[in-house]
Amino acid sequence: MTVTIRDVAERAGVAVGTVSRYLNGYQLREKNRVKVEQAIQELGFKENVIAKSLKRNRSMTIAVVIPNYLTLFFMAVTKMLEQILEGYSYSLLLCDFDHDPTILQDKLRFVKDRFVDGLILFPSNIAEKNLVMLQEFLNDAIPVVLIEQPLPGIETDVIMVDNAHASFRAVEQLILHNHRRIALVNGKEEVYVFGERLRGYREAMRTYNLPVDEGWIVSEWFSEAGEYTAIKSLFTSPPHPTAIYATHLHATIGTVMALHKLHLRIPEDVSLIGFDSFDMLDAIEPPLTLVEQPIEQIATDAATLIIRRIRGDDDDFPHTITLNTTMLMRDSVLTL
Amino acid sequence: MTVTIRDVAERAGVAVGTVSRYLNGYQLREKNRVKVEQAIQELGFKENVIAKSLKRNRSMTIAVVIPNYLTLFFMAVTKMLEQILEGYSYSLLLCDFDHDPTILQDKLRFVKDRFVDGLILFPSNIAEKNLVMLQEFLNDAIPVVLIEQPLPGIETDVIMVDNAHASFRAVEQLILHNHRRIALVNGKEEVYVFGERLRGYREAMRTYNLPVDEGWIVSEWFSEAGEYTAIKSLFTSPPHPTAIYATHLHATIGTVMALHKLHLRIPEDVSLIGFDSFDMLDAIEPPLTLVEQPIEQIATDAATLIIRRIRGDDDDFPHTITLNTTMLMRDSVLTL
DNA sequence: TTGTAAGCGTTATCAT
DNA sequence: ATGATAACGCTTACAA
Repeated sequence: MTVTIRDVAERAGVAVGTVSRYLNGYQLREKNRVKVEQAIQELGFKENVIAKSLKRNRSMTIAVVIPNYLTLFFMAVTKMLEQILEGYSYSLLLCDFDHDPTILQDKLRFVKDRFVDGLILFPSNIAEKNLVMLQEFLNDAIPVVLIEQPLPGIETDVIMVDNAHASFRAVEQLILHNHRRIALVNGKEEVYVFGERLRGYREAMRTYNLPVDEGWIVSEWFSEAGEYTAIKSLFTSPPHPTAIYATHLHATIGTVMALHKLHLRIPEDVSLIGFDSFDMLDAIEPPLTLVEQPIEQIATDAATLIIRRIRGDDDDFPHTITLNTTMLMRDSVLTL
Repeated sequence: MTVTIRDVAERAGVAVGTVSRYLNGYQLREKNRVKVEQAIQELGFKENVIAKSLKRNRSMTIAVVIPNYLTLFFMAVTKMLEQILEGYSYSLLLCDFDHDPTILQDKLRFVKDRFVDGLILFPSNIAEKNLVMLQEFLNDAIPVVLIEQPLPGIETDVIMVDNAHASFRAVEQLILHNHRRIALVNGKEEVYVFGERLRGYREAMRTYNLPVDEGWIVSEWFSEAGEYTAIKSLFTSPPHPTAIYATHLHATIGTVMALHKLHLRIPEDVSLIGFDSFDMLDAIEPPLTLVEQPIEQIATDAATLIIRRIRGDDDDFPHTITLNTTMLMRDSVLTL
């Protein structure tokens, strides 16, 4: 039923080794090359990736483990990763761990048992046991590339953006437009990137000698329905903030909705800088000024690096690449 | 380095076959069972999925091919699929084809060459060559389960929701609240589900003897920036619609934003029923009345069915399961 | 450059 | 119930 390398060899009148070599890009005597190619054509031969994997001890699969399938940033990077890595004949074994260290542990175990050739991980929320497991990957010489953040005690490659600096520049932008009372709508601070984004906010305020009212710092998920209340409270007792910096996509949408409900116009009543740029934001009026992450670059760097590591090129190991965000300047910031 | 079934056998003082049988759940003599378990423990043996795959001619991988990673509905179903299928020790080989038949063709080829044991496909936009390729899967006895829609000439299992009926009920709901002028914000009609949703709208209007102004039917993606203009035009020359039915998540968000920009209140000025329920909608005031798809059920049915097919249970083949949507009644519909 | 054959880690057949 | 052994489809020395 299935046609193997042996069938091809027989048909072409050469040895199996010759066919194998042909398939792996070795030079054949011209006459043999033609015969092999013809036999492959005629028999409709497809090489068996699994047999190859067993023999070469490579699964040609890379695990991509992300905190949540429903977060567009993660999926946008994954989309690029898939595109690039498929070009190198790698499959992705994608896993969602729901920001849960216990599930993460399962997934890491799962992918390790599937003999993945490398691991690309977006860490998010991590427990000690996860670190131990990650170290196991490294000890077994399975390359690990972290995206978004380093991990304590894990010596490996990291691709990240400078979140603190991104925040600094966003807040600075507001300050340069003469805003002094700037609120922050952030994610949970325990998550590394949100801690960094908060830090950048504080640094900018400090640099420009602006006081920070702790009441201006909101860090709830709007899905927990607390965000509207929190944003509302920003505007109950004067002096109100004149600008808001929202540090992720959901926060951005939530803030827009909350301001709408409060009958506050953007930017006439409140200026806004949001984070991440996805097409659903295009529906918002006015076009928002946004911090954009270099999604393609993140994916390209991660893919390139893991391929290099898999191929045994450990030249610059461990390598941390810190990328810059860009500001998409549009119409949601008013000069006071 | 790697410990194999042979090492275990040796350590336990039994034959490799015995260990293999143990691993596959066969009964062992009590004494041997203990010895084998002990040996496995002591050596830290992990079975090699790849060798197993080669021998059994099963990759323990199921392809899940979806039109776009950035559409929450697809990812929500995928999330559930992963959860369920991992319970059966299957990996997912996930692919995004960007609603592009040519890319789809590549992906189908790719997953077929990886010897997946089954295929779960959300068809979306399909070309003739894709149908041929799908037939190849079926001819090679690789089970295919379609989600969202059947495909002409492809005799296989389908899990879908009754989109026309969902629309009918949503529009009927508006009509029962005394709305007569109801606009539709839909996706491109060439896509099966949007064709169906449009059909349900027309049927409801016809059933209640209401005229349909073709100008009320909008079918652009808001990301193409046309939606705002389209929705605005609904309200330029009277008589205006008093209600809008938006048939997908992006349309729902886009409509809310457009109404906001037009200073039209929900539901005082315009009633709205949206489609799909994701947490970003929680930020919207008032809580929207929504059509909800049974995401868990879709995933469960698809997973169960493909597992059954892989196991050779073809009892009811081909089987089409049509699920019902539910209406989440909230505060965005006003009784006139 | 090519042929031969061993072996990757399993499963499964056939005896016992 | 278990042991011995031949595959599964491929890669890779080693020899020629």
